[in-house]
Amino acid sequence: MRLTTKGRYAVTAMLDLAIHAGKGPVSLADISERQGISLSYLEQLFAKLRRNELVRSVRGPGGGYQLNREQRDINVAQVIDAVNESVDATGCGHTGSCQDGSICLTHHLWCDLSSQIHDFLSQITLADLMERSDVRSVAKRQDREHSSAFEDSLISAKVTA
Amino acid sequence: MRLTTKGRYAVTAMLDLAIHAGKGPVSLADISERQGISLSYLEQLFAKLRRNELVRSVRGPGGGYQLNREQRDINVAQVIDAVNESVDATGCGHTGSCQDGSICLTHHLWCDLSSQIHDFLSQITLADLMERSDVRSVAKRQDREHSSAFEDSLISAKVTA
DNA sequence: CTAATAGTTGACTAAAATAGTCGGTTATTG
DNA sequence: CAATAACCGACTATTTTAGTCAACTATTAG
Ligand code: FES
Ligand code: FES
Repeated sequence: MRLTTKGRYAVTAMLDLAIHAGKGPVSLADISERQGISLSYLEQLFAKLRRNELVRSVRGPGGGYQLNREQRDINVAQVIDAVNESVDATGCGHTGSCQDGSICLTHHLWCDLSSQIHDFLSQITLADLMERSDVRSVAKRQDREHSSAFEDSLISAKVTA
Repeated sequence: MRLTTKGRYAVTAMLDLAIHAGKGPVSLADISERQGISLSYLEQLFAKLRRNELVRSVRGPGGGYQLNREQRDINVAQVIDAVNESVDATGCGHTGSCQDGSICLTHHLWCDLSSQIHDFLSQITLADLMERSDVRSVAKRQDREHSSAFEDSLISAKVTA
């Protein structure tokens, strides 16, 4: 089983998408800046998220990504699965064959653990996360921090006008 | 968070130790053969298990390892922690600082997940595992498969006698 | 005593996964 | 048409895993 920055980035990015929805598509450049994730890396992750139909894309200027389902209908396990291919704690992929074809001594333990984790994560939706006070306050801070860039773009727009 | 063969091996080996306790110390060579784990790798893992006082060692012929506590008092989380240094799903080690010093959007989620996993694994002791029917049947199979070596040693003992 | 056993230690290594980067292409819109 | 932003494939540095190897130390059976 592996849960590294890859899965964490994916969930964070999806949550950012959920938070900033409603005002049209969100570009990866925005997510990159707000969440401090490399743009090129985000592109890789979103390719997988799109293949798993968790997001849809809009190309061209003003484009970006949008959630492909209701926030209530996307849970954390789905997001991690999409980029990580499975949250599996067994060494055999549930086939029961990690000791040269036979089942090992601890196979069932890892199966139990896997479903424990999966149950927990699949219970939590993006909508749930958005309601949490800790998430809201962090999101608020991030918007404040990067509003300067937003203002800059407004100013430069004025200047060129 | 990482749960790979390292942690799985450690738990498997500790369970093997528990199963074959009572007849004196168990050598790593025996565990290696029964569980199909490299002897040299086991040595590395048991160095850590010993440093964490989960096992004690007996040197010399007839030596090996023994559990350093009651089977009821050793749980799976302790074993994994000993070799893996923490079952932590956060990217910041619970310090809340993975976005250049500040807390990230999903920090609390990973904290919750970490304690979920830890609670689950720390609830399961070696004694619990030994009572499980699936563990008992796999152990029985392994003893059968490797009884030939055991018989061989009996025979050679008879011959030399 | 001595030879065999089995733990102890440290350094080293091959292979895999992670966490990216880079350069270019394609579709869209103002 | 030019800017934007998604799309795609290949490439790379770093880290971790999973292991090997060689040498050393303590213990005990004979
Ligand atoms: S983990 Fe499934 S057989 Fe070992
Ligand atoms: S996981 Fe703790 S701050 Fe990001």
